[in-house]
Amino acid sequence: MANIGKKTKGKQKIEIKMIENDNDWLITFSKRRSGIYKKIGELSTLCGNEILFIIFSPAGKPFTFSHPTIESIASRFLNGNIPVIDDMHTLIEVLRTVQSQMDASNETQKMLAQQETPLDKLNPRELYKRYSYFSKLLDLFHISRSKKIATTSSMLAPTGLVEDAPTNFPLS
Amino acid sequence: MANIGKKTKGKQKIEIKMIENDNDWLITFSKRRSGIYKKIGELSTLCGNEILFIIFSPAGKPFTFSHPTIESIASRFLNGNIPVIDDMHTLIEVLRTVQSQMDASNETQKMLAQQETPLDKLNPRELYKRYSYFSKLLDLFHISRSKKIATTSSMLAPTGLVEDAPTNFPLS
DNA sequence: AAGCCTATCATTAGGAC
DNA sequence: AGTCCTAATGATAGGCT
Repeated sequence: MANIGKKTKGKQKIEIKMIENDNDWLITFSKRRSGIYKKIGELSTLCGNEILFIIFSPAGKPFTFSHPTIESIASRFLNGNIPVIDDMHTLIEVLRTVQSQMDASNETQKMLAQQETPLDKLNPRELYKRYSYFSKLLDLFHISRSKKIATTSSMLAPTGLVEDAPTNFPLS
Repeated sequence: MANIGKKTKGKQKIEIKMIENDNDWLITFSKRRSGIYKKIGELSTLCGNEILFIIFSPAGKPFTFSHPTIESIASRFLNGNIPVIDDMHTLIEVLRTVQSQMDASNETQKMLAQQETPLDKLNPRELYKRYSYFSKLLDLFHISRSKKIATTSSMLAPTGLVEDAPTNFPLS
């Protein structure tokens, strides 16, 4: 007779702080991530926006969700509509900026700091070498390792765990 | 006497489809974008994730929101935790993949298609030329043109319109 | 771990400022 | 373009399978 009436407790108010319990953590992560995917899809449809959403697990594994496909968003960058970086000067500016923004304790910056030659004096081969550090950013768009889930949405994990990644996102 | 009772209509059910009315469009875009920012911030706090959210207006202007700062996320890429692209072979693979993913009607692809030389046979200078197309993607991380709004959140527009961009995001 | 259930909390459409 | 209001829809915590 203790539990007459209500079948469940229903949604309870929770405090927004780090969830310590591993089981609760995973459930919350999964449920809320799905909720955000849904909201992104709705906003994209309602307002015609292109949206890219990237979430990193604490271990550093990135999950990407986009609406419409990540390919079309990458393509927007590759085709224009965005100020183009198409000359050496601008590229150098980008490299210098990233360099200056990096944390002082950052190992990469230390490495770059040892090199005194101004960036714009480097030959292409040397520039390529520098570029290789920066290229890690491109992993975001490492499409070759991803699996396209649907025409209008995609969810990617770049380390091969994508095989059974569900999309959880019924789009019309 | 026609409108006794209810003061407002309250939230009405709407169909998820493109909003044609300009005024409604802006209101919905603004409200729902804020809602998504809030949800992203909550998920990040609850689960300790790093999150990057990029939304493009139909005109192509990108707005970025991240939790924590976009700098820390970029730094994660620059420091490791993610498989590193640090050799020419991997870079070539990325370029080839992007090339193959591009839309067949895409002007950039046409340009690349005219070039028969296999990518891995190119010298560094030639490779750099190809890379310059791809580098447009890096504009996403064009940190120098952005303005940091707060310690734990940032909202950026790369074209200088960031000056009065509100953050709308009360984080504790 | 993916999915259902349901009571409750959270978001938001429509309107006014 | 933000903010308040209200009522209604929508999201989800906790539980179960």
